[in-house]
Amino acid sequence: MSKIEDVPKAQPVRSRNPERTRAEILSVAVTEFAEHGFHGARVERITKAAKCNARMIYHYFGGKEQLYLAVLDSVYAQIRNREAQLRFGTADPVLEARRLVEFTYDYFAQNGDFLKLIRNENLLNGKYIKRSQMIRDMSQPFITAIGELMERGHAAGSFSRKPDPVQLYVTVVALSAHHLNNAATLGTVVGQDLTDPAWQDARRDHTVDVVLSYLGAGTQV
Amino acid sequence: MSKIEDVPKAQPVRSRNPERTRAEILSVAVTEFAEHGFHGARVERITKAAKCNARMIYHYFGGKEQLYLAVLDSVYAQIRNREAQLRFGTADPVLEARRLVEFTYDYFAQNGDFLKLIRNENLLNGKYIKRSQMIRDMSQPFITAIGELMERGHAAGSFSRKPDPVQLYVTVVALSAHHLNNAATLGTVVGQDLTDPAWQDARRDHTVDVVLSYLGAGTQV
DNA sequence: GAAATTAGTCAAAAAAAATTTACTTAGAAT
DNA sequence: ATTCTAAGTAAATTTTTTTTGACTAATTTC
Repeated sequence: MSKIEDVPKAQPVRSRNPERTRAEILSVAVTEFAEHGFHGARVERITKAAKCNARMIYHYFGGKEQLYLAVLDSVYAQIRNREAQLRFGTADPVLEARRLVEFTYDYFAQNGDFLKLIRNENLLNGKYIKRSQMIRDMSQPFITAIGELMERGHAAGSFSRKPDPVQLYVTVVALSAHHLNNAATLGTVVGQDLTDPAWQDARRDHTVDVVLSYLGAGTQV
Repeated sequence: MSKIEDVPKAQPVRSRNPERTRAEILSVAVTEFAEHGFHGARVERITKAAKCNARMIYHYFGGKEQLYLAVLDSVYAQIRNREAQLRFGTADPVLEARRLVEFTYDYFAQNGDFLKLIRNENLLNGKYIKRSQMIRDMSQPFITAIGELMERGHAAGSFSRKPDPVQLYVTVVALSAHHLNNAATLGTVVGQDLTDPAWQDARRDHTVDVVLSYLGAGTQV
């Protein structure tokens, strides 16, 4: 009679596909790190969601830390590419300023993982972003473009002020992001559901109003 | 000859003091949870900083989770108490609005742990804040007071708008908090040190300008 | 001043996570 | 067709972190 140990286990026999597996791990990791932060993220959850073996994370990325770094690079590359498409041309400066605000607001609203990853990276005091020269370089052009828009709008008399581009950028980002970053606590505190689409639409209008009225651009009546 | 085991260990013999020990653990835990978030916080680091034994955390609080909850309650209670002192009286509405902005900005700037804890709590999707009825109740009065100020300022002709108090509150908080919450990533991206006191002073002026000009209150020339 | 209580110590156990070892085999390369 | 590389699996093992059990003694209470 044959021994039990001789019977080979019925293995699922997964077909091989390096690109797919690597991409799947990265994509799942974006969500896991966004949702739980670096320390809260679990290697095991990633493998389950990516339907692969934990060994693969070490095979493709080297470890949890390196995987996190890959995630960070990937989401920053994505937003900077989108920003680069948004050229402030020669149209009415007020309209261009409105585009700037609406683009930023909408990108954050539609790409939830981005802000969540940033939030966690700041919890870690920027430990990993500081290592990425790429992220640093990619961001300069956008600030510069805002500066030029401010100059032009002021020179043309469309804006009554000419604010520091960095301050304006921080303000646009703050108004577009804070309610998303803090939906849970702010929502509890003010007794409203900040994740409600209607609420967010109202927030969008308000954000545009605040920025344009600050620029002295006189919004719609 | 006497056996080595018979020699009693030289024990440091710490004097007892329940209040002090409990308060010390809580105070140290505020910093630890603020700095590392719930998952990043280490029980061991807390005990070292509080110069006590890990057993004491379980003795006084029950566990890591309950300690975190105690921390959250404590920092919210503190800010709400400060807000309550800030009564918007009958003075010029523009001045009162300025006080509102400056109070919020300064509180965040001076109480770094508060925003850091909030940031982490939002990472956890408000898991713990939702359990605290106290925090919910304490926050309503401040929003109400802002609403009254908006009414009064508009009626008196000091403000050209009468914004939704919640939107205005979120805006003031966003402008005061975002650069602190995201100092690491924003600083890297814009190539400036947002923790620099001079930078933060400029930010304070900018924040006041943005809010007052939005209210149509006409700032200093 | 004896008994009861509980603050505090020590060291180990339990639990939770990350990482690695050892092996198998699909598919590319020759 | 055969060989070789690396994609993939399974099962420990190591490492890290939280939690508990058993004991000691300082202070309070009666």
